[in-house]
Amino acid sequence: MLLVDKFSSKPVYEQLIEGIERDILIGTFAEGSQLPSLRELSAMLSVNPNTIQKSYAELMRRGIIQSAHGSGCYVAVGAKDMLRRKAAGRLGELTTLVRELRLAGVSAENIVAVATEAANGYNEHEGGNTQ
Amino acid sequence: MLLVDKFSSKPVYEQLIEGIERDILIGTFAEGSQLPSLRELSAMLSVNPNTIQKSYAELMRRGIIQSAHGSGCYVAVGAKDMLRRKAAGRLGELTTLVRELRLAGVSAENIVAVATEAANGYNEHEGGNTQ
DNA sequence: AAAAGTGAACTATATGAAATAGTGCACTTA
DNA sequence: TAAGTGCACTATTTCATATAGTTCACTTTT
Repeated sequence: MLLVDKFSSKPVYEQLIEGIERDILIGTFAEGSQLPSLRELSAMLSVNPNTIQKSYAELMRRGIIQSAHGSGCYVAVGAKDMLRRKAAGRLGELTTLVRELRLAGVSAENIVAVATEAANGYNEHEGGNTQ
Repeated sequence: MLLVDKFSSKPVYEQLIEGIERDILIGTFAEGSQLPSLRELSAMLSVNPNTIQKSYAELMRRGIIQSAHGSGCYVAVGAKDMLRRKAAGRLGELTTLVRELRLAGVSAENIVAVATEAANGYNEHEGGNTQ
């Protein structure tokens, strides 16, 4: 579900981008399907239409969605693959985070345990905390 | 080494906080030792003294450093442990990131492999403090 | 005692990002 | 034709960030 946290330090338009990309990945927004219109989403989330448009424009720039003037905005074919490839590149973030944790004294065993559980048990929505 | 990226999206005062905390963790700033003075660090980094002070004030609020009026600012005793405990709490970030990667189609095996390599590729600087 | 250095508290100002508000236009669909 | 769509504007407000400069009380050094 697309939600916006007004008090987040992250700008609303960024939250929208991430939320839409996530909904595309999990299938809430199927490829080729139409996204909510600017005015509709604006009303749904109580966010200014210009802010919605800023998010849509960025998603279009990235090739995630396509706009048809007068018709609406649609999830681009291939968007899912694009997002997956982008995520694969985020493995570097994983390396960075793990190194920071190691630097702070968290044991390698602990880190690997947490990562393994999160990787294998991602279907369950609440995970245990392995100390 | 304490550095500041003027063009980073992260505010300078936040970069300073993270940099100082990191230097405390790796031992560049030992517990009880004196930090550079406001004016000295200001000159070193070409950053306004007020910005330096903002960082120092936040670090003092967190209990990481202590200030002695007229004398200087010093790394608090126990700062290292405090930072380590804080880092241990960041294991939740690891879980979040791993789940996002899984969601995006990265295999569990790949994730665990990267995490394991990053975790073991770093030598412990100190005795194992597993929190 | 004097000088220099220290943290700290002010005020003022400038800048940029973010968000809102409102209007208008070209286009498509029903 | 009417309604809905994306899109391009302008203007304004708000807030965080950063800089600039001053002053004061304190400590340390000389």
